[in-house]
Amino acid sequence: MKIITRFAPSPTGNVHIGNIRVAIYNWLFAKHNHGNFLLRIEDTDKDRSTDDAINNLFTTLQWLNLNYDEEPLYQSKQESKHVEVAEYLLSKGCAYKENKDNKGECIIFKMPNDDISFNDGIKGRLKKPIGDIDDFVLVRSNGKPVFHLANVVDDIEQKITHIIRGDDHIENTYKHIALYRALNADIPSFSHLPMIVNSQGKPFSKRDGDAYVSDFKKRGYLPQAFVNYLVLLGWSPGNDQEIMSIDEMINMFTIERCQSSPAQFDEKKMKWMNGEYLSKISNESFNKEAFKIITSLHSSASENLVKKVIALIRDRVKVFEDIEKLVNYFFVDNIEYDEKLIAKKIKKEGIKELFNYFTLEISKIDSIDEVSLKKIIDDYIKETGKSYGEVMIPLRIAVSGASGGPDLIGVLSTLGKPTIIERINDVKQKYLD
RNA sequence: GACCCCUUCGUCUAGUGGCCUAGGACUCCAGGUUUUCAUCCUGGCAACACGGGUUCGAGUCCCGUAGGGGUCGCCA
Repeated sequence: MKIITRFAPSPTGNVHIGNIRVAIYNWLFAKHNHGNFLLRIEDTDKDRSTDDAINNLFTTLQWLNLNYDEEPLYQSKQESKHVEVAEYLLSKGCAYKENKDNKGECIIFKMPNDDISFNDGIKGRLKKPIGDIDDFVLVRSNGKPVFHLANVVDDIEQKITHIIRGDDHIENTYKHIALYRALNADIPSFSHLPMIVNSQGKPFSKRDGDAYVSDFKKRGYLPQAFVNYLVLLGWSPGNDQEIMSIDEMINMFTIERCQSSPAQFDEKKMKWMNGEYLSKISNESFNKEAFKIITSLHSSASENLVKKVIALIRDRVKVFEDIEKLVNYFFVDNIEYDEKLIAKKIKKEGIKELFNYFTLEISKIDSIDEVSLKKIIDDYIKETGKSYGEVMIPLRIAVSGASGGPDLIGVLSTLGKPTIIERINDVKQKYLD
């Protein structure tokens, strides 16, 4: 039997990390079993479904390289089929018509007089006694089919063998199984994934603006890193391996190894993982992306300068969004100084002399290259007996405003003589006179 | 409220009755390397929710308690 899974989102907003993780697991499961992964767009709620959301869905799947087999099925196009099935159920005596709450006549499914149980791939045996689940609406009084009907009919039509979805669907599963039985269809295997929770341990809702896949894309996460992190949120291969290729994931992925308890999303770890992936991409692709970011931020910057800066920051970027802060002082005229830092490292004995010496020496040389820069600093150390830290930290703060950053000699030679002198003089004037 | 689900370091997890003095990773801290910063290396802190059983032996099985979560729509 060919294994078929599906991702069946309703396009009512941007794709959320919780949804996409479900998609990833379905995809991985299908690939692992040499099956098919189908996409079905459940757009029956016309009030809430939007084209933007559908586009966002396609963009997201494409970005993450989650390719699906066959053409996507739009549920709204299945409407007449769904109603037909409801009529069939009616004729079979499995459903009845009723005017509930005076809203007009709707078709209601009659829950059978049986206990219903199923073996969930993740939660184990789950059961409900007779009478625990109420009859439910199949077709609204306006003639539109309801989720349960549409979902089951389409799953049957698409021959879905394994349904992997969020555990908020557990209660629905009993209804769905009753429907499968009434329709005499093979019941697929169900697996219910726990949810992803936010840093407060609370469920991520679609309203959590910071959990959209598209936001992580915008901020410069790499798709492979994003998938790798997400796949580990609620699943593990059983050994200590964390960084893994898509092929390795496919090889190792099984439902049995999925966690049955909720997982907390931890951006620090995702960022670390992104850094691991980023350190492995080619200079060429890193430079291309970094160049794009910097030039869009500082449009008047010279190409040459941008390139130098990129080389300087290359290995301290964990996510592309880091670049903005990392490079700012290379491109703006006025940099800001942190008062605390100034008080701690600049307003001290000997700093003024250091600055005087440095600006004087630097003004004497023509070309400001790394060798001469290093010599100036070395000479000063020899003369005064100070440590490198005592010399380099104040200089760094004066020219960049920060206590940390790329190699100082590199920073200085990239900044250039006029800027260095100007910034040091500014600091002197502001804080040391 | 009813029904259901979940519970190992702060976080993600390994663990399927003896290999657990509970392992790995992220974070954090300390030391080393880097004459600055970052990287890197080494080390450290840190958990079986609680209470009862079952068993020669329990993180692992059973029951209960507590806490967290889900579902109870003519939404999906």
